[in-house]
Amino acid sequence: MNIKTANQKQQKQALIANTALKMFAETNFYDISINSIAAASGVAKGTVFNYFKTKENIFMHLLLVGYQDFFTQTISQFNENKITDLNGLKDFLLSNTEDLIDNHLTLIKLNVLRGPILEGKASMEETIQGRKYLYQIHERLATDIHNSFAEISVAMANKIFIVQSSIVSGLINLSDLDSFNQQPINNDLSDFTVSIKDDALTTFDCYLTGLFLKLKES
Amino acid sequence: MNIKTANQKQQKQALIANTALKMFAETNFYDISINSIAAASGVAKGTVFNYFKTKENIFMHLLLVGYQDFFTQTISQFNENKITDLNGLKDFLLSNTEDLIDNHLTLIKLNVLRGPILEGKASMEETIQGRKYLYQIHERLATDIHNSFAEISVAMANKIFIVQSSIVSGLINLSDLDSFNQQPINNDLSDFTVSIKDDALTTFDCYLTGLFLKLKES
Amino acid sequence: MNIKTANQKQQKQALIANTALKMFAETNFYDISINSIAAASGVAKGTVFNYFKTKENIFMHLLLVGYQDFFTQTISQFNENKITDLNGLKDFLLSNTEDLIDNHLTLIKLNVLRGPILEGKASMEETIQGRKYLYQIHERLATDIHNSFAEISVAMANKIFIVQSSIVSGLINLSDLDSFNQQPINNDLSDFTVSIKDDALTTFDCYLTGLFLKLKES
Amino acid sequence: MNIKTANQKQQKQALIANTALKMFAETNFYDISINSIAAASGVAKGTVFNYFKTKENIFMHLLLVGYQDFFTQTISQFNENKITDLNGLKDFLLSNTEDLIDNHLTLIKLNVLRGPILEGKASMEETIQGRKYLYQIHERLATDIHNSFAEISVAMANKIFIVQSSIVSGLINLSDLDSFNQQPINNDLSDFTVSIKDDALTTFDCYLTGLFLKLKES
DNA sequence: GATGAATGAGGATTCATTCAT
DNA sequence: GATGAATGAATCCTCATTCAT
Repeated sequence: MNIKTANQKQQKQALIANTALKMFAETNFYDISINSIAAASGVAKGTVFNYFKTKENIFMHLLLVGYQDFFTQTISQFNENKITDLNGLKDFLLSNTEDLIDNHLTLIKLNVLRGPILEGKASMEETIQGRKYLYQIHERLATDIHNSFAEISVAMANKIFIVQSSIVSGLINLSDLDSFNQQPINNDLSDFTVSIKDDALTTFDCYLTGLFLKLKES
Repeated sequence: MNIKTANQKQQKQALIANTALKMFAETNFYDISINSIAAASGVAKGTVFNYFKTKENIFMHLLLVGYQDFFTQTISQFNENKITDLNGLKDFLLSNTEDLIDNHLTLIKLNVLRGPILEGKASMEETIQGRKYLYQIHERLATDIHNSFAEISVAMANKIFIVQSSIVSGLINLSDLDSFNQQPINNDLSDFTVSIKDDALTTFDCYLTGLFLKLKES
Repeated sequence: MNIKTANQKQQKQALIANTALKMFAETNFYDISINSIAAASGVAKGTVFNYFKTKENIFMHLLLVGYQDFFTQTISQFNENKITDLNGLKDFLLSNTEDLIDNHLTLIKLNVLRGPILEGKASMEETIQGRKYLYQIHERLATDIHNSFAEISVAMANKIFIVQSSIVSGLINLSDLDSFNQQPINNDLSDFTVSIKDDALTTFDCYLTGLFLKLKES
Repeated sequence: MNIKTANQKQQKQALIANTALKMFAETNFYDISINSIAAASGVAKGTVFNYFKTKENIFMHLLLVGYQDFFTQTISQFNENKITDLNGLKDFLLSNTEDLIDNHLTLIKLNVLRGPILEGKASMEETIQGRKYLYQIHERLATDIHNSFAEISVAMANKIFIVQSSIVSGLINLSDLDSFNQQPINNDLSDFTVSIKDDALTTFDCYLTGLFLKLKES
């Protein structure tokens, strides 16, 4: 049969997108060619363009769907956990951050591309639609938190996750200061060695501590 | 005179580099061509290559020299200020961050390029030399802080500035979530509006508050 | 049809390669641009690179395939001719040389590029594979000669053809001594006028005469 | 004193030219830049152009002067040797060839450039003048040989040296068939291993044997 | 829907040559 | 005569995208 069901279509699209995601984990956007994505996916170059109008659309899609999934999962986990105090919330947010770093680091890296690179050539209509859906999920997560913690406004809850991503994203950019092109610089540079996970958790912890302190004081 | 003094040569190099920096404030690295840098600098394409071996070297140079200048200036300001308590230190660091954002934002944006893009083609020798010099300055700043605040180790002082850059860098990546390609999305997205300066200062403030709190507790 | 058969692909590859070969008959390697090859072939620049990874690969391909064809044809001709004595062999080799000069002169000229220019950028794997195949053919020709003339070892037969190419190649390099950039120098320079064909045949004839004489003596 | 004597000028010209010659012994013409010649000579780039109008002129100069010297020396050696018979002449020519290979191989390599590369951009006037002078020397050598061996015409004597260069030049082009870009190919390729000196001497020997045999027969 | 051949704009980089000092 | 900064033409090669089959 030549007419694929919607499901089959989605599967091939997902195959291509996930291949691109894996490649992006190890390679720079500009060093990933449509050719290599097609080859690694086991499809023809033209097929890639059947599923994504442009190269940028692939990565915009990954960014949107990835974050949608991540926050959907975060909502579930938050609601399962029946957290009652701010300390519990902080623990939850830190463990959520650990999950983000362990399992969705490329998602964070995609953020760097979004504004300066992807938006220039990604489909505006699709992107905005995807982004609105993402914001709905994000807003729902924030609302759930607000419903459990009246002192945390929805806006503040949203901002907490923006800061979460920012810290991880920023530390990625500042990592590898003690090496050049993967080759370690011989000097002792322990003061400039960034461990993304340790440093992100510590930084986010301090941030939340300070934030909740101010909350109580006001 | 065709035999330029070292100073004259440095001036022309600075002219080219600064032109590139201005362009980078508004344009993506891959959308800046050597051609356009040359044209904007008012020199021939070949002249650019007389001063920088590769395109990547231009931006690596900007990154290193920019940070060297920023931290040198920070050292002066710190020592002028005769800060005596942690609150004063926090104020100093926040005002320093404001300066960073107001006057050196492209510097932070350059960090994104460093690992994945610049190091692949920048001169390793020059870069490592420049980086070692930068680390010396950084370390000196950290030491000066440690000398004034015994409870802040040199390592911690260094880390504070890494976190400072990370937060600003990360928020840049997360900014403009309420628009697409500079065009605002019509919905009300105030919860997803990032003000780099406000959010960076708030985030860094909370972080420092939490950090200094832990410091006192321990 | 957009899925070309292997044969169709070979034809287009041959079209590009043969265009390059014709250009090389009249122009120096460095004055032949990919642009001009594409234009002369009636295809786009990118198409040339679809068939050959580098400019050097085009000419390496021509060299290998050209010699493979020439020696394959030489084998056929040798076996058709039922040569019985050394004089007959000499006549055969001289007539073979005439054919080489009349119909495959650019092949000889390509030898100059091989070591110093082509090998630096041509695909090593493809080249070695092509060269091994060429050597097999060459060896087969030498073996056939040895089978007819026990006194001529396989090694010697191989060397005869290397000398054949060398003499023609060398005389090409020494030709046009009586002109400058195709413009004749007015003096009488008949002593320095090289006729590639006449001189190559005479030289090869003398060489073979001397070689076979030594053969009989030993 | 700012006005250099003719001798001083010649010395600097010779310095630049000889540096270029040494570089050409190991590097392809197109991989030798004026910049590198200037640097290796210890002079400025502009100075090179004070002594040679174009890059091609440098190598044309080397070719002409090199051959002038070689044949001048050959004349002396011939006249010192008082050769009386053809066997003695053959020995002289072979020993002369050995000298050519051992001490002037780059001269032979320059021949390859002459027609296709140098003449296009070398000064015609200078070249023709240099070439006429070279032909006079060449002719004198041929005449001296003819005066000792009446059966060898001046034209034939001239041709012998053209063939000498051709054989060496051709074998250079055919050498290194058993390696790729200086890396040996692992197969046993002894039949395709060219020893420039051995093979050139053998080939030239056979050629002379055959030539002198025909001479006697006629 | 899948394919992959063809396209050609675009970019980094090289280098001989000029010429003001 | 020496210098070396400036020039810009020229070249190879990449790669997203199109589209006929």
